[in-house]
Amino acid sequence: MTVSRVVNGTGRVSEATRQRVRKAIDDLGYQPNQLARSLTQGRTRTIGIVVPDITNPFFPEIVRGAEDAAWAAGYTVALANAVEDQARERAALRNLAGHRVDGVIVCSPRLPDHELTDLLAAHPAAVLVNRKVHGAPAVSLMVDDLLGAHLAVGHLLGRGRTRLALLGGPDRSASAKYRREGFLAAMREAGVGVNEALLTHCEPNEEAGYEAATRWAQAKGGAPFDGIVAYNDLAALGAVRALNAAGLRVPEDVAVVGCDDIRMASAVAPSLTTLRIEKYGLGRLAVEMIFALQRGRKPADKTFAPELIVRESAP
Amino acid sequence: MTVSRVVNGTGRVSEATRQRVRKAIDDLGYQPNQLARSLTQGRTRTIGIVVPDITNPFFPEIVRGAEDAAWAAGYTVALANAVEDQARERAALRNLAGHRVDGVIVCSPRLPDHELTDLLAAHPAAVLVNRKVHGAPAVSLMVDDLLGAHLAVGHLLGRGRTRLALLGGPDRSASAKYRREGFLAAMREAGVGVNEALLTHCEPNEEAGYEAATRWAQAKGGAPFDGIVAYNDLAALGAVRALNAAGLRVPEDVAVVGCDDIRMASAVAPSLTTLRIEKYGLGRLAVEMIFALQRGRKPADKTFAPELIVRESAP
DNA sequence: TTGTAGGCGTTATCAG
DNA sequence: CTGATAACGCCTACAA
Repeated sequence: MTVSRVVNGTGRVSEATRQRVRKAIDDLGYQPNQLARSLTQGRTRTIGIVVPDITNPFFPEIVRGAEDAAWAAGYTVALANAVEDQARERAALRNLAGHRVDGVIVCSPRLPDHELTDLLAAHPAAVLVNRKVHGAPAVSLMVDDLLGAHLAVGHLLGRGRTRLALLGGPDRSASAKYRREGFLAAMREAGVGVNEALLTHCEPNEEAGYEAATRWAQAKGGAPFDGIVAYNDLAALGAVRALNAAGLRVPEDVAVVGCDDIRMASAVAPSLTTLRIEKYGLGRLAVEMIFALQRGRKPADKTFAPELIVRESAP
Repeated sequence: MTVSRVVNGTGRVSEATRQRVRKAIDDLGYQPNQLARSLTQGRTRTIGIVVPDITNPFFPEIVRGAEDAAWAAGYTVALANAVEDQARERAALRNLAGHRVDGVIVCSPRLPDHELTDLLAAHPAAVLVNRKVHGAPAVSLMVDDLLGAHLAVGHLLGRGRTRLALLGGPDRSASAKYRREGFLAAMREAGVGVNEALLTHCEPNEEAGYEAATRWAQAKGGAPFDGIVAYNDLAALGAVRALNAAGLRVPEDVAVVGCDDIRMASAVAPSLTTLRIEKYGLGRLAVEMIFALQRGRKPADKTFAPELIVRESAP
């Protein structure tokens, strides 16, 4: 008990014994066992983060923001990659619950609503990034996908591009759904027709973007499109490469708008017009919301407004 | 006890009670407490990973490789960002020890040898990436920095570039030191003189690369250099941008070689000549070595040979 | 100021 | 086949 008091700086301990304890701790290399501590206190000071894929440059910044905020409060982060896979996402959430994390941050979950609701219920606090689940015991941090889609479509239409293609995200992604809706709404509002053949789903990576754009470019009759709105920057990059490979110039023949503003977006040629999202701040806020939930408060959902960054791919 | 036996599938339990237990588990939403389990078993099935900065694209692939391997074995990963900061690296290592992780993987540690040795001693198993510490209780996974430097320098010299600059890494980084030695050795072996003013340290990011290259480019008397060997691709990218801003063309006026072959390297313009390192496999192997250490084996250190990828920045 | 008892949730071990 | 007991390392609550 006396050691416990010295280590935690709680209660009264005479200076003499305090010294003795300190010395013993040094001599023995004693490290308090956080497991035992957690077991009695009922909290682990650990926050779980689930991401679809840490090698997607969108997520490291979120994770970094979260880790910095967690660290500042003396918390540790447990990371899980869902690998864009429902089964693994489910297992990750269960696993974290077994480890009794004090809260989970789930980025872009792919699980259906009801299942997500159940899984989150096993956690003392939960924050959803890029997903809103009605009735789920979680706070949501959203990106305004509708606005984003309107910004992208509006920009392209304003530049005289009217035959627009949508390189949508994974069909189980919520943000992919919202952005698709935004895309269609913006087109409708502008009174511009949509070519169904130019709406597609794809995984959020370069390869998938390449393949999808290649299919379009190779459709007979030349390019029936002069603009692409992509789900994320990786897919956009793949599309640009595919267009170039097919002999189409970006932006002269086809303008491309990405999303996320990953670092690569400004470094590639042509540099990518994209929607910027404040990833680091989003990660920080997610952790702060976990803390708020711990204190019994239920913070309101927050929506981040994307900002259109105009670069060479769609000037 | 019976529940324990059912959950773990150990010992003999009658089919009838097994059913009853299963049902109760479902009804109650029971989740075994891993903390308690770890406390009795003396192992957490968790592996700690410390990286300097997860937003540096070099590390997510390593982390992903490690996580995949850990996951396959039923292990969880705890991530810590050292933020290129010794104090935080130290604290992270201690923190993970407090959490009784079964092993740590420390990527590119910046702490001095003796301190690292002490810190690692507190862990049941440790793998060092990009660092060899004599006498430390850890297996090292190295990149052959000497070879890498020779490849880079050899390539540039072979193309007739002789006034080479070294954009070295952080002065506390071990690989930065090895690469610097390799650079000097390669130059010496080729009988080419080195301009001391063209050797510098910099943080492993784009901004630092930009600043360093700007200083060189603005040195009076025009460009006294026609080639740059950079610590990593981020720094190389910054250098390319700086050179362009200073009115120098890459590769015509100055050729640039990076290191790591991050995805961005092939996407930027000019695309980056660089040294490829098998990051994902390295991460996987690190975890496998932790497992080997757990079984009481001490695997030999392994060195990964970088591969020169020739692209536009130094054709 | 210091120490004792009890319990957190699990498993190893031994008894029925 | 099933259950009782003790222990893992720590902290809360209550003595001394």
